Amino acid sequence: MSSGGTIPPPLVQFSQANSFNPSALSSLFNGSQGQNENIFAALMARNELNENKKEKETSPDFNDSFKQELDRSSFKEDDNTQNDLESLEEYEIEKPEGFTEETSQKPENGNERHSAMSSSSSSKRKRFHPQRTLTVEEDSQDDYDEGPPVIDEEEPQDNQDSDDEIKEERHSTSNRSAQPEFNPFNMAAHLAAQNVNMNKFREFMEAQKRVYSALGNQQDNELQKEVCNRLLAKFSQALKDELMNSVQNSIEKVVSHFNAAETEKLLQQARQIQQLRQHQLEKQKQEQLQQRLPFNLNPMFNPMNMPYNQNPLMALANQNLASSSSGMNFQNPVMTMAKMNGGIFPNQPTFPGLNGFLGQQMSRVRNEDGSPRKKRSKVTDSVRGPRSMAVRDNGQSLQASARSSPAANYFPPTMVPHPLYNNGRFDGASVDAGSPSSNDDSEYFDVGQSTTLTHIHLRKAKLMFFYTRYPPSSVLKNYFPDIQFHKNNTAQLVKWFSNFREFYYMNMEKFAKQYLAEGITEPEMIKVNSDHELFKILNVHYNKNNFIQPPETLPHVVEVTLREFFKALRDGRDAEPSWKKAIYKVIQQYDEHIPEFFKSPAFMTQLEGSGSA
DNA sequence: TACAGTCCTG
DNA sequence: CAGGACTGTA
Repeated sequence: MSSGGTIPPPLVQFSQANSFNPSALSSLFNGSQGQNENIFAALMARNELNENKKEKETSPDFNDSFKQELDRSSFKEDDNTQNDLESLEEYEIEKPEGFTEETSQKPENGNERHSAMSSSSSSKRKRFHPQRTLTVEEDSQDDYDEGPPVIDEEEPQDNQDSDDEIKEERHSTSNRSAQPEFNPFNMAAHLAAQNVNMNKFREFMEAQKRVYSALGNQQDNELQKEVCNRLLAKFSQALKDELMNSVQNSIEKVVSHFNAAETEKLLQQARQIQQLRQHQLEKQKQEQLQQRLPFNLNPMFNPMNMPYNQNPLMALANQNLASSSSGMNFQNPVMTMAKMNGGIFPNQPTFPGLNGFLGQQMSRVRNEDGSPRKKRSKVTDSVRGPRSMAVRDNGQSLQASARSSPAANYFPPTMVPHPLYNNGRFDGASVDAGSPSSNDDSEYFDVGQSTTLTHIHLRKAKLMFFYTRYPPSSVLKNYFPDIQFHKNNTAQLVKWFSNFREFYYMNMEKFAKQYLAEGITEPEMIKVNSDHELFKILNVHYNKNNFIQPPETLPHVVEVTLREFFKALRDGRDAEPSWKKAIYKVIQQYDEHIPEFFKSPAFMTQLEGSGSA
């Protein structure tokens, strides 16, 4: 047997709550007064009928409509196995609406009701409407069809019916004559077991019985009837009210419970969704921020080692470089210079507080991907990629084998076990390996020294390159007071400058060749100022965002370098091995003292806050 | 041999 | 920018 349609939760609960034990009920009402009770019940039923004609009328309607409903929804009878009483009860509870809705249909067809009764209770629950209290008369098509208020106390059927009615009234449930074994009292008991005031009912029943018996002794049937009617009317009314109240309360309770639960569920879901959305929004926001201003992010406040995405400015710079380098439409330097009047440093030095108003140790970042790199990592990785911002942790350049080693805590044999190694705080390797980093914080916040070079340090080094192309390592160390140097990070810093030189000379050679290609014959024809294309390229590369104003001497140094390359190329010295070294020597002469403010922590701070690359 | 710097590559 | 091979020098 299919279980019919889905059952609305509240209804289910309700019907469940109303389930009862028929035997218990019968025990309650199984007095010796059985006959009297039956008669009395019949009286009440009649009375009820008289007083509420409409209700009587509706009962058959209901049955009919119910059946129709069943047919319509094509519900199958599902519960032959189920307790008929239960199904009946549920049906009764639900049906009230059926009355009002479909009264017009086949009002008298009581047979249909039977089939309906056997149908699944679940399907009927849909129709549950608490307003309805009386549904009794249904089973006795014969009895109530007449409708007249005549009371036949002697009719056994009536007794049954009346009993049913009583119970129904109490709980808006009804019995079915269709179920021979069904005991109407069971119904009542069931109802009583519910919220209905059973005691009251029983008392009333007792009183009624007494009255009835007394009346029975009298010969005046008329009087008897009258009294009974009155009593019955009162009783039924009271019962109705009681039932209505209790049923309504129950329904309200169930519904409110259900609503509350559902509402809570929905609210929770909504909250979850909202949280997810917010999370996503925040993520997006952060990503956008990172893309826009990767350098604005203070590494100190990036405990999560948030990956930095590609820096558009870097890309732009690279673009410029590429275009300039590839652009063979290099014009006459003189003309170019003439065209460029405007300064390329619209923004003046952005570190007014070089005197160190910030005073304290510059924040240092040690985010370090640190995890044994399989490939080399760069400082820029932190800027462009998921890697941390720190330059390589302690600069241990891992051997190829080491780099490919999956062991997170693997240290290459060449690595010097520097005592501060673990200070690569935030260094991925350290973290992953669970290596101790206990003194990290103290060093980080108190000593103010780190072993990790960050992209800030890189920017600073680039700016220093404007003053010196060949800084001794000793000088470098002095200009990075926040770094605790050891072999590896020193090598790293030196390597930076090596790379700087590489880029620097590469562009010199390129431009020199261009001059040569343009037919320039004398180095004196080459003039370089701050408007020169080459100078701009250099400025973009080493001084992004015009963080500082390039030294006055820089254009001259660039000019000298360019001329040296030009001369070498013009004279064909480039054929010789290591022909550049002579040039390097010359250029080294132009190194100058690096301003002291580079040592200031405030400078680093400004650099950090200067944002764009 | 050790070190510093360059060159090449990714 | 970093890794590594290579070269030159002491």
